[in-house]
Amino acid sequence: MPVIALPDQPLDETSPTPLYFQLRELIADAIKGGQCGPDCQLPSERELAEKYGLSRMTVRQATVALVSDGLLIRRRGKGTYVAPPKYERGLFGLTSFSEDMKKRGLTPSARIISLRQVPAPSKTADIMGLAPGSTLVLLERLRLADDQPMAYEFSYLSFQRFPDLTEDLLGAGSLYELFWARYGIRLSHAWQSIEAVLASPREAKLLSINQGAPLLLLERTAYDETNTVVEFVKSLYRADRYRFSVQLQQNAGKWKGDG
Amino acid sequence: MPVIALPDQPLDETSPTPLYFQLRELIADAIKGGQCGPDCQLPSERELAEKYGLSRMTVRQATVALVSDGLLIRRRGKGTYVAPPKYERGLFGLTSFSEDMKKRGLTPSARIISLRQVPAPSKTADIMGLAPGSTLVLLERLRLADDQPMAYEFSYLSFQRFPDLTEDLLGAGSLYELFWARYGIRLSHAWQSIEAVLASPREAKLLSINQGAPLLLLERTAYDETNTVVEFVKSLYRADRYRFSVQLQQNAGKWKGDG
DNA sequence: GCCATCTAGTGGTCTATACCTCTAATTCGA
DNA sequence: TCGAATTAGAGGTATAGACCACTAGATGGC
Repeated sequence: MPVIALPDQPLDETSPTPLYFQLRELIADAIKGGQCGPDCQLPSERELAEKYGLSRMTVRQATVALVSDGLLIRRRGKGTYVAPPKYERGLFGLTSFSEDMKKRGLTPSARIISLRQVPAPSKTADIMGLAPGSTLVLLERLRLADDQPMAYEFSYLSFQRFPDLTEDLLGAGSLYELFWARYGIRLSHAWQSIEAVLASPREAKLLSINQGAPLLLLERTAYDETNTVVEFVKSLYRADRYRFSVQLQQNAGKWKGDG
Repeated sequence: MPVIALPDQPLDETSPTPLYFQLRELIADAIKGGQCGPDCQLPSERELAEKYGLSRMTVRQATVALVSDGLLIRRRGKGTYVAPPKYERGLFGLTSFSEDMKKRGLTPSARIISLRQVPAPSKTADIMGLAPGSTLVLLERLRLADDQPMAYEFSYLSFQRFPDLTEDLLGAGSLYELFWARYGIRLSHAWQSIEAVLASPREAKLLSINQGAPLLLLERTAYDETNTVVEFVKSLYRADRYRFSVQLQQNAGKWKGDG
């Protein structure tokens, strides 16, 4: 039962950032650093208070927040521990196809069907908060899992924001990774709806299924931190290979799940 | 800008329930009571502390928790207010068909197809944590919205737990309301999966659609506070009338959504 | 050898106080 | 009359100390 290692440097008393918040980041970084896995123990509140010259209440303000973030677990009479990476927690929320497949133990890849500029359909323009007829980038891809067709995907992106997207840039990789690596965009939240539809002849052919086979239609509108729409995606998933799961909570409508 | 009214009776100092928790429930009940809508102001922390004979820190412990529950909003320099009922929040999580339809502006009802005892299929017994062959209550219902078929639903319940379920008890009402009213059971969380399937002849006839039409298959396993399975439900929703939506969050995998 | 008791250390609750920043209304001067 | 300064009151941060309930290991009696 190892104890997690925290930096010895004192906190910055002069910073406008509150002390409890500094400590919170410190601990969060140490956990995410991963040198100390689940069930790893945190120094006791009294030890932390002495180490950083804080009162115990201030230390608690940091650790309590981390507990509600799901990074720590408290056990009365025993101590505070790094939370185990629960299956339903943390990892997800807003995941890309690539992440999703990896979590399912499958190897994701993609075949680009087309990448071109299109005038925004009125419904799409409305969703993306653009003027009707604005130029959009339409990325049409076949998503594969273990080299078998899994989904047929249409991604609409603002041309103004992504004027230089090329097939080379995309490769077979994750669009979300590209957002971050090339454009510095981090997605913060999304709205997603799920419907059941039947495969058209074209969809059936691409997905290697029969015409009229059931498909899950996922529509996702993803936002960045400034609440601007980054992409609007329509994905058609093969129902025989894909199932969407969520965990529902009674309390405050907080959900934990996976797509 | 009215101020929310709180009971004048003092908290129970002798109770094993912590004072901050008592205050928290008090405020939560007052908000849920609904006599005071959004943007209604809470008495200041100092006022609450004096009113209930608490220190301000204890009052904060209650209000801070309510903020993270989404019931309150704090505005520095101004005050603490009842949170607006955000569309994506609170209302849901684990909702019954009846609640779900009401939120969509539809009137829910139900037609009982059958209510009988069956031996548990092995998969179902496994899911419900019972011995294979245990007796289950199978409730088969057609769910209507505005008197039009919306879903075809199979609910499996433990016979041991619900030995006296009758059609009269059920009426056309909500099963979840019955759980609470008659058995004192409150659901706490559930695991739900969503697939796309095609309508069989029987399903098509009951739902008034064509054979082979697309359906959303929702499977839900609902648990009570003791982590015991209360029910296992399979619902077939008409894809032309029903769409499932969720809001995804990047952060800690906390989801907010609606089915 | 076994079981009850003790004890050190943990998180859980609570108090009383202090000073900070922020907001908005009031006051006061030009 | 208008704008700047004051001020009251809100939440935000932080302290030091107290006692409680719980856990688990150590102690001690039988």
